[in-house]
Amino acid sequence: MEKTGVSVDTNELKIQTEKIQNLLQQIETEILNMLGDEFRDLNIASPKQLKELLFEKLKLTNKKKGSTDKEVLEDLIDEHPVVEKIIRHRKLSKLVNTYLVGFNKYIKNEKVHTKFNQSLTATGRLSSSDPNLQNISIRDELQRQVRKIFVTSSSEYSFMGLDYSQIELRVLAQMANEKHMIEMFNNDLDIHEEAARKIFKLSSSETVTSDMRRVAKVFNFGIAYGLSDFGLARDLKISVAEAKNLIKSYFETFSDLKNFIDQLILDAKQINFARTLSNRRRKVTQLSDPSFLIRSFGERIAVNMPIQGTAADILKIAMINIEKKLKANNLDAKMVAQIHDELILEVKKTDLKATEELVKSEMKSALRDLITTLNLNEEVKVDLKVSYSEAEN
DNA sequence: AGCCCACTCT
DNA sequence: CATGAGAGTGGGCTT
Repeated sequence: MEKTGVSVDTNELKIQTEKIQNLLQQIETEILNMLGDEFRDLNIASPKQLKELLFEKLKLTNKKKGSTDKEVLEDLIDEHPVVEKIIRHRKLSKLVNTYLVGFNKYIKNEKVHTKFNQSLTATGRLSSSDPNLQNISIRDELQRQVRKIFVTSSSEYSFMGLDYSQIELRVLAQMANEKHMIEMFNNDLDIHEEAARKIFKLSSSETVTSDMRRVAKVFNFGIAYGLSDFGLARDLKISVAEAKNLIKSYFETFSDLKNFIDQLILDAKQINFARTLSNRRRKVTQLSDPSFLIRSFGERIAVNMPIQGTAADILKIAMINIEKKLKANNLDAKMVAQIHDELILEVKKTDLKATEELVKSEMKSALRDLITTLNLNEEVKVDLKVSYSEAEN
């Protein structure tokens, strides 16, 4: 993947750079005009100066000891019209500096060749640097446009993206042997909706509201991170008491999950390591620390590392098998990037269909292959699901 | 050079 | 070190 690289449309890069730079310039002028002459030397990119402006000069509400991060600013939008513009300025300057101008230094012969660091993360994931191709913007429509600068090497090729759906939650269901969750996955149900149905104790005829589904989704994501009542309350903007009740209800619903998580922490305490299904290990030293905060952090590591790490192991197995089979089948297709639960390949258009089937099949069977290759005493309980997409950039 | 803060992704 | 996990980069600022 490093050697193959990804082609860059340098003309598109130039056009987008100029466009965003103009927008940025415009907002900067608006901000300075709004504030008047006293602030003509203000550097909006300086958190220190911004803190002084917002909390000392403009006397806005200072709730998080001077922090000016997005969350704080969003709470202050109604207090002063400049706040909204500062948020926009931040977004655009990140976009232009990191994802547009920042790329130029990595382009060699119209391509970027990222590094995929293979022995760096604590869990077994890869990381990507110089440039990082695993954190290219996608959420916001304007920001996701930067993805257009990455193109195939000729019009005879397409990109193919294959994503595991809910890989970490499926891994958790597998490892915990959580019967309700396994059943939902294996019947291809909407996991957030079904979780909501159970948390809020609805009958099969009652409708899950979008609010209920949103709450369940936060749970399903947070559970692999060792979510706390405190964090959940903050996320959902509810009281800690309400959060406590929802957590209780969630674990009553998925009782095997609770047992499994407790067991992970006990195991880690005994051997001072957290480990994946395939026995990749991470030393955990915080579990007997006298500080509650540090101990809690150790517990979250003990829970998250086996889940995140097993998911990473599964994709690695898939990648090894895909590489072999693409060659064996003489397909004109190359992996170009891995983004934790997703592979991107550049594929000759005439080989698209065959490659899709091959890659999908290898990704789906990777858990089974991991178990049999390593002779693990484990059976496959949960199906893996893979979604597919195709594009010119 | 190195830390901090802010932003980006799964 | 830290009040859900794992990462990387850029600008400001201090040393």
